[in-house]
Amino acid sequence: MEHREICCSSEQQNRWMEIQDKLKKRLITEDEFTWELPPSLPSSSSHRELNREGEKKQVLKYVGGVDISFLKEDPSIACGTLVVLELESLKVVYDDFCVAKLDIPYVPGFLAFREAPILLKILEKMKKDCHPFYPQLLMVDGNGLLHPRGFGLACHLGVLADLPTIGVGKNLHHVEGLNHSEVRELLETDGHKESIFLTGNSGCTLAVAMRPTLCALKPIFISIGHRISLATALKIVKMTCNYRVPEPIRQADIRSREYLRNHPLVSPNP
DNA sequence: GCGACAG
DNA sequence: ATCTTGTCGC
Repeated sequence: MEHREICCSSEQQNRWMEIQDKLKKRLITEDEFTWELPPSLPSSSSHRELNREGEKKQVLKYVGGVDISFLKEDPSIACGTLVVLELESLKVVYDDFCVAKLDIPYVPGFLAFREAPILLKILEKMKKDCHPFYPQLLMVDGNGLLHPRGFGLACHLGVLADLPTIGVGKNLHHVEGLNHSEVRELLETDGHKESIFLTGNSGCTLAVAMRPTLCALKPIFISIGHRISLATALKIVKMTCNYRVPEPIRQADIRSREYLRNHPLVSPNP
């Protein structure tokens, strides 16, 4: 076979952009889910909303997190990981893994084409089994709306899995003029702020930069994935932050690495 | 033209 | 993403 550009040619990127534009038409950027947030204060009286059938709405209980780790010896070997945590206790109640060879490289702005397929596979397996802990919400290691075309991995996964998703970035993706020094200045205005809204050149609010713990100087970047508002996403992230990285993503990250350590030399799916 | 660029 | 030592603090 000749040495042709198969992975990240401009033609490939154009095709990827068309897919992103097409999927983006299905994106929902406001709260649209069947559950509700748990009461912030343990209130004695329950005033939960009723759904159309006059029943109590379900409360958000099972929060998923996804991440992928790679084999240092062969960076094309990936371990996709899904964890589900019980929101109240932040304990892991489910995890699953999938080791595979990824042929698509990481290209900034097109992370989903590399990582979404393996993650969708793990999600679909759990859904097919009608597992009782199937997540009501998914936190994604990567951005959502904070993306050159407003459709990062969290949006991509949310639309394809039809799940509410929140994007959590550990580094800033420089889009719409946003840059690290600007974020740092904003956070340090008026003493030190816990979080700030990030607005791009277009005037749209794209994300929130927040420091979940007092000691962490470096912020995380929260953006909308699918079927959720930024305000709600922020509340949920705050509920799950034992450390700088929210627990669902942190656990997915930890367990993903651990899985690769403990399962050496297994031949991945061809 | 040059640099920047989630994971 | 991954490679890496020590170091500071509870």
